[in-house]
Amino acid sequence: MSILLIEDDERIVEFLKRGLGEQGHAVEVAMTGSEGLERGRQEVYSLIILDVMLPELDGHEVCQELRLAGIRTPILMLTAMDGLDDVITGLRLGADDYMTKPFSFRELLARIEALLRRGGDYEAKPSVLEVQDISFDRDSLEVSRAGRAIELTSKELALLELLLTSAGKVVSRAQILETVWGSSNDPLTNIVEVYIRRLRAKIDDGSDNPLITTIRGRGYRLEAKA
Amino acid sequence: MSILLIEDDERIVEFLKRGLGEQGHAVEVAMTGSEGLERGRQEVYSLIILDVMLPELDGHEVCQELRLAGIRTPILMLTAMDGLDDVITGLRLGADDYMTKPFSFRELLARIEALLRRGGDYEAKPSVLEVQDISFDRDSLEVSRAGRAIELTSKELALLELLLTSAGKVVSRAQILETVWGSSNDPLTNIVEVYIRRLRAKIDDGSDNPLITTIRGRGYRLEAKA
DNA sequence: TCCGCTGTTAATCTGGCGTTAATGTGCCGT
DNA sequence: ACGGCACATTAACGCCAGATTAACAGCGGA
Repeated sequence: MSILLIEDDERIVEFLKRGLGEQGHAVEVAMTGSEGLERGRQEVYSLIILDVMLPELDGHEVCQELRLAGIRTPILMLTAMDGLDDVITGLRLGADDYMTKPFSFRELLARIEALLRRGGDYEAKPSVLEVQDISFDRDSLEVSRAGRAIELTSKELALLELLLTSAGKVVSRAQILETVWGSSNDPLTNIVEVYIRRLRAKIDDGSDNPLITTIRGRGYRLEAKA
Repeated sequence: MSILLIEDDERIVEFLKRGLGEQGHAVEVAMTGSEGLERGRQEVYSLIILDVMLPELDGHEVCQELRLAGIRTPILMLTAMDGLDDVITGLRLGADDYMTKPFSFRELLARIEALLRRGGDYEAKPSVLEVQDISFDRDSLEVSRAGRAIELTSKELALLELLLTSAGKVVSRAQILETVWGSSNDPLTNIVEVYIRRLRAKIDDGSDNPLITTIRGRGYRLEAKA
């Protein structure tokens, strides 16, 4: 799930980038209102976290502009004061939820989950994904194939999770980039192919039933049935 | 059964004091969040009823602080709006149940009885946590591994307790920070790593079966099974 | 006052990440 | 059928974020 974070406070940015990263989310950051607005209009995100106090263009305006541009991505506003005014204004302008700073990370996570679920991006997530003889536990982050444990890195996990949740469907390179890396800023990157390779090496190598199929010119597919 | 009621609305206070009194419960009242927190930390109650909207310190914070202080008394939250978010937040922060206002007294009683009953239940809040060959007694605060007693400091205990209660699951640095240290969102602190190290030194050093595993980029996991 | 707990700083180590580039393979038009 | 080209596979490499660890200073309690 790629998230756009529009926030100018370095500390909060660093904190959230790391914290959300550890939850498996790809986070992109915009440090000014106008930059955030531009990004939000150009790219597709699953969620936008938006600070109210911003240089250049304040959060309310960004929110309003995004909605005017037809962007319906869930927006979670961060407001410094706990005055109700901010909240009301925000909700009127099209924000979906708000949090007052300082906030608890757990609470933030809970709200993010709620918003993503509401967005219909994912239906209630089962904690363990199983396709064919492969299984992936979202809590323990353990992966196994045919009962044998497999060690995966964080990025490999994110990629596998995406493929598993869209098992049987073709996933385009662009979708993968967006979901796992959260950015399409470099069009000539090879990173997707490289990670497909690494996943295959750990999952398919030495097996007579490869799970990951290449659909030339379209993307990749994880086979749902043998 | 003594109950602590943390609520600022006079009407509700009077209503509950009388109603619960008639059921044979002793009710103590705190009208602000900070007063409630203090009482909750000092006295032992069978149940805490906690309003979310409070002066000085809001209910979520009180709840979190109480849990941080090691108080495991069942907490019933009262929330004004019926938004799911509040509920999710509350439960994540350690509340045991919630009710949305306005509520029926009958229903409140039912839930109170349920919570009190569960309070004496072992599986709800076991006082001894055991995972593999490690055991932690929440009452005596004694820890042992493979029968050998281990001396831990209070922070080490808090960290271990968190890991034990989420045994088998990956716990992110942010979650650890928030649960053990409160929400200090200082991105450059190293304290989690340091305490993981200290815990490992006392628990895993010299063992051929390390319990604490690092999941690079995601967090740490205490292994539930060998 | 001394001791132990706490959290910061900083040096070091490790392995994951993304780039590059060489090689391989299928698809297209002629 | 064949060549050319775009797309895909794979290995190798340097960088650096993230993890480990030791050392230190502040603080509070005995």
